[in-house]
Amino acid sequence: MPALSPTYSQTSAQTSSPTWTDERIALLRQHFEAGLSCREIAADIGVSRNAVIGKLSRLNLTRGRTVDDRKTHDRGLAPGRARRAVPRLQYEMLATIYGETDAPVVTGPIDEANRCSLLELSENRCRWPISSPGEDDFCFCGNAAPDGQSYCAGHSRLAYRPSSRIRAARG
DNA sequence: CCCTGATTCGC
DNA sequence: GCGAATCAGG
Repeated sequence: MPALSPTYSQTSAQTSSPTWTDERIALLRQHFEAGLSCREIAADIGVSRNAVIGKLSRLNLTRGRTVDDRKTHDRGLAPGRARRAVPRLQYEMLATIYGETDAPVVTGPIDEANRCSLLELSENRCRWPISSPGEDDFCFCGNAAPDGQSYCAGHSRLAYRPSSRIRAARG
Protein backbone atom coordinates (compact mmCIF):
# COMPACT_ATOMS: atom_id res chain seq x y z
CA MET A 1 0.00 0.00 0.00
CA PRO A 2 1.20 3.52 -0.69
CA ALA A 3 2.89 5.25 2.18
CA LEU A 4 1.39 8.57 1.34
CA SER A 5 -2.30 8.94 0.97
CA PRO A 6 -3.53 11.40 -1.63
CA THR A 7 -6.30 12.41 0.69
CA TYR A 8 -4.35 15.47 1.65
CA SER A 9 -5.14 18.10 -0.88
CA GLN A 10 -4.12 21.37 0.70
CA THR A 11 -3.39 21.53 4.36
CA SER A 12 -0.16 23.39 4.78
CA ALA A 13 -0.40 25.01 1.39
CA GLN A 14 -1.85 28.14 2.89
CA THR A 15 1.32 30.10 3.26
CA SER A 16 0.23 33.61 2.41
CA SER A 17 -3.54 33.41 2.46
CA PRO A 18 -4.77 33.06 6.00
CA THR A 19 -8.00 34.84 5.10
CA TRP A 20 -10.71 34.47 7.68
CA THR A 21 -9.47 32.79 10.79
CA ASP A 22 -11.20 32.47 14.14
CA GLU A 23 -9.49 35.57 15.40
CA ARG A 24 -10.63 37.65 12.47
CA ILE A 25 -14.14 36.32 12.78
CA ALA A 26 -14.06 37.16 16.47
CA LEU A 27 -13.01 40.71 15.64
CA LEU A 28 -15.70 40.83 13.02
CA ARG A 29 -18.37 39.81 15.48
CA GLN A 30 -17.14 42.09 18.22
CA HIS A 31 -17.01 45.13 16.00
CA PHE A 32 -20.32 44.20 14.49
CA GLU A 33 -21.92 44.03 17.91
CA ALA A 34 -20.16 47.23 18.87
CA GLY A 35 -22.22 48.95 16.21
CA LEU A 36 -19.42 49.69 13.78
CA SER A 37 -20.21 50.01 10.11
CA CYS A 38 -18.95 47.45 7.65
CA ARG A 39 -16.50 49.97 6.28
CA GLU A 40 -15.10 50.63 9.74
CA ILE A 41 -14.83 46.94 10.50
CA ALA A 42 -13.16 46.35 7.18
CA ALA A 43 -10.62 49.08 7.74
CA ASP A 44 -9.82 47.85 11.19
CA ILE A 45 -9.38 44.22 10.23
CA GLY A 46 -7.57 45.09 7.05
CA VAL A 47 -9.89 43.78 4.40
CA SER A 48 -12.28 45.36 1.98
CA ARG A 49 -15.80 46.38 2.84
CA ASN A 50 -17.25 43.75 0.59
CA ALA A 51 -15.18 41.11 2.27
CA VAL A 52 -16.68 42.00 5.61
CA ILE A 53 -20.19 42.11 4.22
CA GLY A 54 -19.69 38.86 2.38
CA LYS A 55 -18.42 37.13 5.50
CA LEU A 56 -21.24 38.52 7.58
CA SER A 57 -23.75 37.31 5.06
CA ARG A 58 -22.14 33.91 5.02
CA LEU A 59 -22.38 33.79 8.79
CA ASN A 60 -25.98 34.92 8.64
CA LEU A 61 -25.06 37.91 10.74
CA THR A 62 -26.85 40.48 8.63
CA ARG A 63 -28.45 43.25 10.58
CA GLY A 64 -32.08 42.43 10.08
CA ARG A 65 -32.69 43.27 6.47
CA THR A 66 -31.30 45.51 3.80
CA VAL A 67 -30.04 48.98 4.43
CA ASP A 68 -31.55 51.33 6.95
CA ASP A 69 -28.86 52.17 9.42
CA ARG A 70 -26.56 54.64 7.75
CA LYS A 71 -29.36 57.12 7.37
CA THR A 72 -28.02 58.75 10.50
CA HIS A 73 -25.67 60.53 8.14
CA ASP A 74 -25.81 64.27 8.32
CA ARG A 75 -26.98 64.90 4.82
CA GLY A 76 -28.69 68.13 5.70
CA LEU A 77 -26.65 70.71 3.88
CA ALA A 78 -27.47 74.34 4.18
CA PRO A 79 -27.81 76.18 0.85
CA GLY A 80 -25.45 78.96 1.85
CA ARG A 81 -22.89 76.63 3.30
CA ALA A 82 -20.17 75.04 1.29
CA ARG A 83 -19.99 71.31 1.36
CA ARG A 84 -17.30 69.57 3.26
CA ALA A 85 -14.34 71.67 2.29
CA VAL A 86 -12.10 69.24 4.08
CA PRO A 87 -11.01 65.92 2.64
CA ARG A 88 -14.05 63.88 3.44
CA LEU A 89 -12.33 60.60 2.86
CA GLN A 90 -12.10 58.04 5.56
CA TYR A 91 -8.48 58.86 6.20
CA GLU A 92 -9.51 60.18 9.56
CA MET A 93 -10.60 56.75 10.55
CA LEU A 94 -7.50 55.13 9.13
CA ALA A 95 -5.33 57.59 10.98
CA THR A 96 -7.22 56.85 14.14
CA ILE A 97 -6.76 53.15 13.73
CA TYR A 98 -3.12 53.28 12.78
CA GLY A 99 -2.35 55.93 15.36
CA GLU A 100 -3.97 54.25 18.28
CA THR A 101 -0.81 52.37 19.09
CA ASP A 102 -0.29 54.69 22.00
CA ALA A 103 -2.64 52.69 24.12
CA PRO A 104 -2.19 49.04 23.30
CA VAL A 105 -3.41 47.35 26.40
CA VAL A 106 -4.82 49.58 29.05
CA THR A 107 -6.80 46.84 30.62
CA GLY A 108 -5.21 44.80 33.32
CA PRO A 109 -5.81 41.11 33.78
CA ILE A 110 -9.46 40.52 33.14
CA ASP A 111 -11.03 38.14 35.55
CA GLU A 112 -11.92 35.00 33.67
CA ALA A 113 -13.26 33.07 36.61
CA ASN A 114 -16.81 34.18 35.96
CA ARG A 115 -17.09 32.94 32.42
CA CYS A 116 -20.46 31.43 31.64
CA SER A 117 -22.48 30.02 28.81
CA LEU A 118 -24.93 31.89 26.67
CA LEU A 119 -27.86 30.71 28.71
CA GLU A 120 -26.23 31.93 31.89
CA LEU A 121 -25.83 35.43 30.60
CA SER A 122 -27.92 38.13 32.20
CA GLU A 123 -28.32 41.87 31.77
CA ASN A 124 -25.53 42.64 34.19
CA ARG A 125 -23.05 40.12 32.83
CA CYS A 126 -20.29 40.82 30.36
CA ARG A 127 -21.14 39.33 26.97
CA TRP A 128 -17.62 39.29 25.64
CA PRO A 129 -17.23 36.06 23.69
CA ILE A 130 -14.42 33.73 24.67
CA SER A 131 -12.95 31.48 22.01
CA SER A 132 -15.10 31.03 18.92
CA PRO A 133 -18.69 29.97 18.45
CA GLY A 134 -18.91 26.26 17.90
CA GLU A 135 -15.75 25.59 19.83
CA ASP A 136 -15.92 23.25 22.76
CA ASP A 137 -14.80 25.91 25.18
CA PHE A 138 -16.89 28.68 23.74
CA CYS A 139 -18.33 30.84 26.49
CA PHE A 140 -18.69 34.43 27.63
CA CYS A 141 -16.75 36.62 30.02
CA GLY A 142 -19.54 36.80 32.58
CA ASN A 143 -17.96 39.54 34.65
CA ALA A 144 -20.07 42.29 36.11
CA ALA A 145 -21.13 44.73 33.44
CA PRO A 146 -22.36 48.25 34.17
CA ASP A 147 -25.99 49.01 33.59
CA GLY A 148 -26.78 49.09 29.91
CA GLN A 149 -23.34 47.90 28.93
CA SER A 150 -22.76 44.73 27.00
CA TYR A 151 -19.28 44.21 28.36
CA CYS A 152 -17.42 44.60 31.61
CA ALA A 153 -15.08 47.54 32.14
CA GLY A 154 -12.08 45.70 30.78
CA HIS A 155 -13.72 44.36 27.68
CA SER A 156 -15.47 47.63 26.99
CA ARG A 157 -12.06 49.16 26.51
CA LEU A 158 -11.33 46.54 23.91
CA ALA A 159 -14.66 46.71 22.16
CA TYR A 160 -14.89 50.44 21.92
CA ARG A 161 -11.93 52.37 20.64
CA PRO A 162 -10.83 54.83 23.29
CA SER A 163 -8.96 56.94 20.77
CA SER A 164 -9.98 60.51 20.41
CA ARG A 165 -12.56 60.61 17.71
CA ILE A 166 -12.88 63.94 16.07
CA ARG A 167 -16.32 65.01 17.00
CA ALA A 168 -17.16 68.35 15.45
CA ALA A 169 -20.18 69.14 17.51
CA ARG A 170 -21.17 72.22 15.67
CA GLY A 171 -24.72 73.38 15.63
C1' DC B 1 -23.55 63.11 -6.38
C1' DC B 2 -22.29 60.76 -2.10
C1' DC B 3 -22.95 57.12 1.07
C1' DT B 4 -24.62 52.57 2.91
C1' DG B 5 -25.50 47.25 3.18
C1' DA B 6 -26.91 42.82 0.45
C1' DT B 7 -26.81 39.84 -3.11
C1' DT B 8 -24.83 37.82 -7.19
C1' DC B 9 -21.43 35.49 -9.48
C1' DG B 10 -16.65 34.19 -11.08
C1' DC B 11 -12.75 32.35 -9.05
C1' DG C 1 -15.26 29.83 0.90
C1' DC C 2 -13.66 34.07 -0.78
C1' DG C 3 -14.36 38.83 -2.46
C1' DA C 4 -14.99 42.09 -6.57
C1' DA C 5 -18.73 43.42 -9.16
C1' DT C 6 -23.14 44.49 -9.13
C1' DC C 7 -27.56 45.58 -7.32
C1' DA C 8 -30.74 48.15 -4.35
C1' DG C 9 -32.00 51.80 -1.03
C1' DG C 10 -31.32 56.45 1.15
